[in-house]
Amino acid sequence: MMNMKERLVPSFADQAKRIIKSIPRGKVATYGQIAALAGNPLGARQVAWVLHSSSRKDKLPWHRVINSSGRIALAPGHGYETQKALLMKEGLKFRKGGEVDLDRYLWSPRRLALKDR
DNA sequence: GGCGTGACGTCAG
DNA sequence: ACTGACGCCACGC
Repeated sequence: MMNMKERLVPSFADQAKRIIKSIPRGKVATYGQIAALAGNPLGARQVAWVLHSSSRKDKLPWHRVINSSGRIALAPGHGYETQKALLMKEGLKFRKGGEVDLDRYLWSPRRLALKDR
């Protein structure tokens, strides 16, 4: 039977996943940035929910998502170390305080930036 | 259809 | 720089 799961418009979660998958190696995106690109500028927490519930299942590059101050959101002992290691493996450098330089590593999606022309 | 969950963002102090 | 308070809301039960 028709199991009408399809939507006319992709769900926020689907958008967010697609965006996260397009973050290139060596770059990072913030929760708020992803939320805005997915159509909800105030949806940063929903992005966190998406990662929490789907990063494993959908093989998302979850480690490339950090908070707006350039810091890793996960707590030590709950993924912080793993995430930091993965980012360092991609060439990112951390300051003493544990943050990365967003001016340098923040991803700027070309495609959406040139949207209508 | 209400409610808890959540890896956030921002601002005041 | 750090902390607490508050706003935000999609999603799965």
